[in-house]
Amino acid sequence: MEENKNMYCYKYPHPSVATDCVIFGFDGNDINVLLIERGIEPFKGLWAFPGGFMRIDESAEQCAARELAEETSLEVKYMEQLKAFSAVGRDPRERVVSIAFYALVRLKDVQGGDDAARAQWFPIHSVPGLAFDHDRILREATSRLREKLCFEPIGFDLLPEVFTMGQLQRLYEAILDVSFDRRNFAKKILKLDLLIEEGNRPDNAPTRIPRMYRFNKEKYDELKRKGIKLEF
Amino acid sequence: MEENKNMYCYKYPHPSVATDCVIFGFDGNDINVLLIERGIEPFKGLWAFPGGFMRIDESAEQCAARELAEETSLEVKYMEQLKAFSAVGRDPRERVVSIAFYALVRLKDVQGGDDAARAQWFPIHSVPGLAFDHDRILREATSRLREKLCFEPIGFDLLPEVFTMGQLQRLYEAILDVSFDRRNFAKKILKLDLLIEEGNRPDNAPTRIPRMYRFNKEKYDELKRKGIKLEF
DNA sequence: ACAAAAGTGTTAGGCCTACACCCATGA
DNA sequence: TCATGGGTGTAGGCCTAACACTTTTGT
Repeated sequence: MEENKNMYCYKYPHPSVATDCVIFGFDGNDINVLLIERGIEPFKGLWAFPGGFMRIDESAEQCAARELAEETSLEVKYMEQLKAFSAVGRDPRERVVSIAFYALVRLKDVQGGDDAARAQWFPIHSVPGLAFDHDRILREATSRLREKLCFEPIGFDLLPEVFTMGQLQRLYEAILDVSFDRRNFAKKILKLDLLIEEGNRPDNAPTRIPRMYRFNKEKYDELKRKGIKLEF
Repeated sequence: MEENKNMYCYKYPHPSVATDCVIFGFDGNDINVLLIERGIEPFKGLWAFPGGFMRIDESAEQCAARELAEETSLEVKYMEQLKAFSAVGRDPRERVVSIAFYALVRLKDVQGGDDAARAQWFPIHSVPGLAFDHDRILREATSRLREKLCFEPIGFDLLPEVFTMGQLQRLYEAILDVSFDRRNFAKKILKLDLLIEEGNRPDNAPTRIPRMYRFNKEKYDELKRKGIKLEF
């Protein structure tokens, strides 16, 4: 690599590398994704995932977190890599390889950040036409989310700290696009033994007042350390 | 992007993009991976996965297939993307983002290609020290292989067309690193109803002669089209 | 002779599914 | 008063795991 008139020069052409972030949220009924309206060409006016070009001194993971924070003021604990998208024509300007990530957040966490850009949540079944190959990225991310939910209790990242069994069930139903019997669902979840009952609901509480639970993260981390695989 | 003295110049530094191929084979007892001995620095003399730099006019998938063929004469039907590796210092020469792929092949398929390069199969538990961050790539690929085997009957790509239940069981045991009861394993596999019994084993065949099976790919493809998920 | 591989069937326990009625609340 | 959401328990079916003996062949 040589520098030349403040340019970075290479013997062979190099693609650009970018990241895209698929951020999932749950509004109590539907899975939502966070999109940004593009202010510049190409695809000006269309919606796209937050993301941007990777700097030479950062990893793709760092890039994704930085771009997400810049564009949406969202700080996400953990983003997981989906995969790289590298079709030749996926960006009309130049050759861009994009490494896509996905993360789950509590919807309320981002409400304050919406002013940072034209960022907006869309229910996953009402997503508008997307820029670039982001439709495809969304499809693959959704499918990965679904698979992952069957093996790891990631759903709790989408709910408030304290939640009811009904909320949890609606979340699972929204992601997996199925419906469960209420009683069987509760039995199955409780059998995992990863929920802590929260507060002290009196025995004589009126039935309309639901039990509250929180996720037992410590216990889950311990199980994971021991390499135990759980399955929903 | 400008050309300058046959150089490709950009306003910002661009990383190189490369691919690496983790090729799994099964020798009847162990899972093996195909490695290439590096003939040049860096890491000269160490072993690494086949792979190389992506050209500007090909996708990562095309690049992986091309590099694999060039270095090992292997033609693989289908490679699946593992993920991109992008840590800043992963290549000492320059910034390289590598997109890793994995594939499963029948071991015999490659015996003729070994002369194409210093390519060699290594049992997965006797892999030598690897160049770059390929140890990590191997760990992630192995773990992905294991997960995938639980959901899709990918194991058959590693066996001959026609195989015995014992071979299939050894394969599952090698990948998942567990052991199964012979009778329960056969029941579980046969219940998937994806095996065709091959040839006509006479009823009075000596017990030492095992039944032969082949994978019913047509039926599996049909199930997959219908979106039925099977689980082992 | 012995070790290795393959054929064969049963049982008990756990898990999953389906399913009905009551109570409290808010519209 | 009606719809909604939540609390609760059981019975049947399916799957899984555990488990032993016999035959044949190669060493």
